This record gives sequence, C-alpha cells and structure tokens, in this order.
Amino acid sequence: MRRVKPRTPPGMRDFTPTEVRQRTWVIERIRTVFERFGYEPVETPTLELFETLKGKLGDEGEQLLFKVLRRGTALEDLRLGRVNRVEVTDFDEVVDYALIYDLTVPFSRFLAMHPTLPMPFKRYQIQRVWRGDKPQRGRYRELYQCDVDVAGSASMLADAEIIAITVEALGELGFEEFTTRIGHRKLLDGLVESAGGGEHFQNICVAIDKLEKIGSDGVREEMARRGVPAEIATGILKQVTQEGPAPEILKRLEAPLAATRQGPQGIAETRELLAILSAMGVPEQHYRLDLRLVRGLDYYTGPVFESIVTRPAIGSLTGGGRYDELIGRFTGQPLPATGTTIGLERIIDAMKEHDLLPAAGSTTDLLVTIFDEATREAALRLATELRAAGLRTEVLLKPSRGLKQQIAYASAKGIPLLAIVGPDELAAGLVTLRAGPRDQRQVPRDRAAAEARTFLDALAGS
RNA sequence: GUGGGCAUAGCUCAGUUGGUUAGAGCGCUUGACUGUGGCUCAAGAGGUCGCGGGUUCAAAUCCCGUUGUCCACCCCA
Repeated sequence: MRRVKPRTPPGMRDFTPTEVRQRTWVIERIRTVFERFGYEPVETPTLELFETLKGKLGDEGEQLLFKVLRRGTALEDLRLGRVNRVEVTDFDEVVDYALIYDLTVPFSRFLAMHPTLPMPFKRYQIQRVWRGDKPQRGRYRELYQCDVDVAGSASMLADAEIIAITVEALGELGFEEFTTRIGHRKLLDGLVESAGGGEHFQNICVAIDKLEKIGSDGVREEMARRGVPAEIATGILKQVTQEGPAPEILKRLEAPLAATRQGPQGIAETRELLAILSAMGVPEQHYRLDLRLVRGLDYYTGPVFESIVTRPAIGSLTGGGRYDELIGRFTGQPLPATGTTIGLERIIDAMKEHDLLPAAGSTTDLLVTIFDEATREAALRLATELRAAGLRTEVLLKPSRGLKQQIAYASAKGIPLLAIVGPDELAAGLVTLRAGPRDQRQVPRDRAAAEARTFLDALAGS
C-alpha cells in the first residue's frame, strides 16, 4: 500500500501533552481573570449558517471563511461521477455553513436568540476559530480565541472594564512590557469629516492603520493611490500624529470636530473612558490613547483597542472594540455591546519568546512499579488505593524486566514519584517512595497515600 | 494574490569541486543485564533523496518546471 506522508493541514498544528498542559495553564489563568470580573462562560457551535456570517466581516474576512459545501446539490453528482460538469449560478446554492471566523458574530447571534438574559450580560467564550489566511509567523488557520464581552450597556464603564481585564490578563500571564492602544471610531469619523474626506472614509482608515509601519510619507502615498486628495490626507495626518498627553490632544480636537456629526461624542466618550480607567487604577504605562488605531472589522462603532508587546514582532495580542449595531442586525432592535479578543496562539508565541511558560510538568503524580508476577497484585491494589486517595497514579501497562525500564518510563513522562513494592517491602509491610537516585524513603504500607502526598508537596515546594 | 528561503529515514538533521552500496542522533523492534544515577551493550526494520523533465560516462548534489512548506507584503489574534 502506498504510504501517506504524515502532515497536518496548512496552518493547523498538533499539540503534544506538554504543549496542551502549557496551553491549558494559560487558558486557566485567562479564565480566572474573566471570572474575577463576573463574566460567565458560553459556548456556540463550530459552524454557523453562512447567512449568519455573511456581510459582517468585511470583504477580506469573508474571503477567508472556510465554507462548507451544501449536501445534496448537483455537486454530489459530480463527486459520484454521475456528471462531469456542474453549473452554479448562485453561491448560496452550494454553500450553507461556514466555520466560525471569530466569536463576536456568533455571540451576537446568540444574544439575539436569548433575549431574557440578565442585562448587562457579561460573558466569556474560549473556543477555536478558523481563518483561511496564508499561514506565517503568529498567523494560523486554526486558533483559539478568548473573548470577553459586555452586551446591553452603552456606558464607557463597560469599555473601561474590558480594557482593565485585558491589562490584568496580560499581567497575570507575566508580561511586563505591553501597551493597549485605544482609539475611537467616532473620533476618526469626525476627523475625516472635518478634513472633508467623508466619502473616502474606508480608504483613509486603511491608510492610517498602516502609519506605524510605513510612516507619514507612506500613508500619504497610500492615500494618493486610493484617490484621496493630498490636502485632505495632510489635514488628517496632522491631527492623527499629534503628540502629548491625552487630555491635551482631546482639547485640541474640540474646535475642529465641533461641527462634525460624531466628533463631539467621540471626544466626550474618550474622556470618560480614560477617566474611568484612571479611577479603576489601571496602570498608566499599559494603555494609551492612539488616534491612529483603526482596526479592520466592519462592525466597530465606538472605542477600539488592541494590545501589543515590543517583542516579538507578531502583531497584536488582543483586539476588540464596541459594536453597537451588530446585534440589531439579527433582531432589528439595537443592543449595544463591547468586548475584546485575547489571541491564545500569539500569547503563547510571545510567552515562549519571554520564557514565561511553565516547566513541562506531568499529568501523573506517581508510578507504582510492578516488581514481578508475584508482587503484581499487591502493586495493583496499592495503585487503586492511591487513586482513591486522589493521587494521579499509574502502572506501566506492559511487561518489563526489572525496575530500570519502569524508572526510565517515569523519567521520560516526567512523573515525579515512584512507589516500589517488591518482595522486601511486602514482607516488611512497607512501600519505598522514590523521587530520585538519592531521594527515597520507606514508609509504612498503610500510610502510603499520606506520605506520598507530603513527599509530592515537598518536591513541588523545593 | 506578489516576492524570497527550504525540501534527504516516522522526527531533527549531516552529506566535500557531481564520483563506489546515502549517513548520524532520537524514536521503533528483538536480544543480553534477577531491586534503582533516568541506563548500557548487541542486532534489526525503516529511503522512488518532494514530484516531473533536462545536462552528464556519472546527479541527493547542476539547470528548468511543478507541488509542498516556512518567511516577508496585504489583512489579522
């Protein structure tokens, strides 16, 4: 038989036990922070109806969706070889579902279907999402996202809490040098309007978003290429690149934005948001106002945020914002909402770089060695008792000659403790507990579980 | 979609200006070692050198194409 070269789909990965333990550790820390603020867990399906996701992610996002072929169409005849050609005139005719692209759209659909939840509803959701991107550093096709969102509140209290959670979560994971950039769609809207570039809003946003990367001149070129008049580009760049403390920047924006539709509200909201963050005691080095922050997704309507670390250069670790109109697209009733995503894969990549991940560890506390046929029963009985006492206990599930192989197995698996019940121990009513070549003690058989536990605690403490 | 690097055993990789039968480590299988430093020792299985074509007396090695993968751009977590 022809062998299949083993490989995973592009951008999708296997995780070894050690990696899964590390990832679980990180997820649990993030979950702890979410729950510390009173957020509740929610889960939604892996697939959504294509119509649910359609028109919410922007052209770019929608292109990256993994779509699922509808069953029972003419395509099925093609698969079975009944026909060799199929004509498709309507996309929806052949696609009915898609793998979820983010957790925000599914959550919005969820809210629309569960109107009786206590409001404001604060939920967190940790699941896989899929994107048909071209994989590269920090970019995968299958990834975990950890979302926290508040629905049913238009108050900046909600946005501030989301930012506070972001900062606390990154701190909890051991990051020290990170910043959450805070922008505001209404400020941006006002700026563009005051510069007379209303009709170019999308193009201007795309260009401004690249400011960090390509610099002022680059943005000017980008705008020119996208048909934005030079004087408008210059006007916007001047506003967006101004330096100084946030209150002063906002003060300076007052006059130019006074006559715009969204500007004054953007200024007021941003001021309030910053005031709340300050009142909450969120460390100032971890957030800053950044008028340049745009963020690509279509559905943002208010404050937007993203967190970056200086090292490694893998883009943002978190990203989110307010989306007051998304849920209304399912119900017809507006329901304000805001939230953020913590990208697990990039968090892990960054933690690796900073050496913040916990040591390998083990899922097993101890291995009871099976000395020989005659003592096997005694070993199995001890293992059962240790398990009953709550210790994670295993025996080697294959015949082995002597202890060497069993010790080697325990070592390879990182099992910290060995319990040996050989003929000598059996005769004396003892068990040998062994943590290492020079670290072993004999304890009474009936105290094995308690002694093992103190031994393990001592090992963990040292 | 555009550009660049890489592709040799299940995994990580070595392989000299093109020159005999393509190697190592890890892992796997078998055997030796009758209660302990995470082994050691012996043997073994495992390869269309990504695929297709070309140059040459001779190609893992040089050339062209193709596919895969990684990196950068776009966008994003």
